[in-house]
Amino acid sequence: MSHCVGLVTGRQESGHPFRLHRGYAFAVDPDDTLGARPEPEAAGGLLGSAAFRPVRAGNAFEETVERVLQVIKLGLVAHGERLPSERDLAGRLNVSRDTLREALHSLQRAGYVESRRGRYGGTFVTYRQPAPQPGALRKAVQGLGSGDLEDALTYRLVLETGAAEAAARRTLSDSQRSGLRRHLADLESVPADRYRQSDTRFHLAVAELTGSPSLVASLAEARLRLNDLLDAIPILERNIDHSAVQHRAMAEAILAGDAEAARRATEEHLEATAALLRGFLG
Amino acid sequence: MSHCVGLVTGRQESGHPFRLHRGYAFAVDPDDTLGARPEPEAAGGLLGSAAFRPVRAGNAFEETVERVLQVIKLGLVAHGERLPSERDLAGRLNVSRDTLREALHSLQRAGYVESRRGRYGGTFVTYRQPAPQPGALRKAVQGLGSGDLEDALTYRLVLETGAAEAAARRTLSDSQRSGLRRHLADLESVPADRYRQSDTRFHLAVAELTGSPSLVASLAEARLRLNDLLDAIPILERNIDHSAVQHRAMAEAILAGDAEAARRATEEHLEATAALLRGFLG
DNA sequence: CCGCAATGGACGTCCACTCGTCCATTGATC
DNA sequence: GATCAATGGACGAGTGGACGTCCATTGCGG
Repeated sequence: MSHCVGLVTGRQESGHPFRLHRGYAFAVDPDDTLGARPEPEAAGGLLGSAAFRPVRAGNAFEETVERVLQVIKLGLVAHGERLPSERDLAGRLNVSRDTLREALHSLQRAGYVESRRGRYGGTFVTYRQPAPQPGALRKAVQGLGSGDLEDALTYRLVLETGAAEAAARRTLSDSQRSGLRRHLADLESVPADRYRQSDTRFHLAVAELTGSPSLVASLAEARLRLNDLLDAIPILERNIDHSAVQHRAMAEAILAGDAEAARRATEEHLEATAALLRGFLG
Repeated sequence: MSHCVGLVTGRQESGHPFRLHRGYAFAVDPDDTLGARPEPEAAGGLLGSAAFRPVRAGNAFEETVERVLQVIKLGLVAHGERLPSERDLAGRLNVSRDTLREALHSLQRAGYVESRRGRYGGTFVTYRQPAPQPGALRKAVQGLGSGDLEDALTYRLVLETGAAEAAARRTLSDSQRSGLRRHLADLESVPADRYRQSDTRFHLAVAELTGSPSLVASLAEARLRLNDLLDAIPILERNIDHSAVQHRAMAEAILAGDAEAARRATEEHLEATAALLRGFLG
């Protein structure tokens, strides 16, 4: 797939409903006190698909392309910046260097990165976030199942509000405090075409303050799943102004250690986006 | 682990885009003086390790063993119950049947499962949760880094409270409501040696009510990471009674649609466990 | 100017994993 | 008792990915 770089919209849960015809049951418990246990077919439903979800989403190459692409699209490594060296990056991603190189070549062909040899060389990001096309949003939203959208929105809401609250509860070091302020300032001064990147960095910075790597990783993943949608939303001055107020409220609540306020501010902040996206579902 | 402080010269609008002296964008800096501008070291620190986290944790065999073992230890498929057929399960986990079989054989040798051939045969769980050994908890906790424990506890708190709140906000169907009540009743009647399983099922059932598969999956993962620790905690009557009150409060708040109360009840519920585990860190 | 060090580039080898296919076993059903 | 469908069991061929090693390029340091 030469154009593997397209939006591989993440997980495609193959929803196998369990076939429950007759004796087939996950409940062949001899001492089963019929009915006492809530779900003899314990592993059915959502629970089953979560428990037995795929061990790996695709082949190493695809997943590697996806990962690097996401980092680029999230703006974690922005235009002109350099990715870690192939050896380093391959180690971090836990894939062979060959596989990583294939992925990078693929991204290079697609125009996302560029490699230069020699010491102080490396692989540099050439991608710039394109201006959103009219109609792109509707298409992007409809490309997702409505279930997927709700899933992503719920997931994100839980993680973001939880992160904000947890961050507010921590006692922050001076450098952490000033770091957060700097992110906030950056958010308020960045040109519109880089707004989304700064926004992402701000939110991830909040998650980082919790000190929980798992939380950061999950939040990054949640954002990634909405990223294509968010990219399709035209950045309006009004939205930015509106967001700015909320971002400030979040930051101040976190710095003040007011968990409740941090949660509320975050929730309001996300609600606007969520409402907008849901509007394209009808 | 290397942290990084990129020395990429700020934002370049044009001309000589990237001038990087020893422009390693991903250097090593444990303290990560986030002091600098938010951008250059964008992918450093937690953020970098989250963004470039391993694409795959290990080989397919290991991950498969791990996955199935977790399902068993969580009690999602309890003693005497049957796992999905090899063909089915391999498909769900997205590994070859051979790999799955190897994993199952490995589990069989370890005494977790048992396979029977023929129609209506299958692979059955033979594992029973052992009674906790005195001193096991301290060892288990210390086996984890203190950072790991905090990470897991924070992650779990965020997900569980968020799930409870989100569940309370949904309008639930009759079957969902009665399902939750059944879980609650089960929790209050189950013998002590099955308490943890019922507890897990109850909490996952709450997550299921949110309708967000991602949330269920993450919560399952979060619980898994604490599972060995929880297993090492002796189940005391007093704890069960205490938990029962909180479980009931959670369920009632969710059924009543009271998001705030659901969150609070969940938080209190988890706090007890968290405090206990933290006590073993000194 | 030279040499060094760190980078991307390339290749041969080996093994884990997959895929397809067939066999062996079992118990419900007729 | 015979049949049949679904299950675990096994094997050979094909391949994707990992590993080690080497080469080519580049710019900084001496």
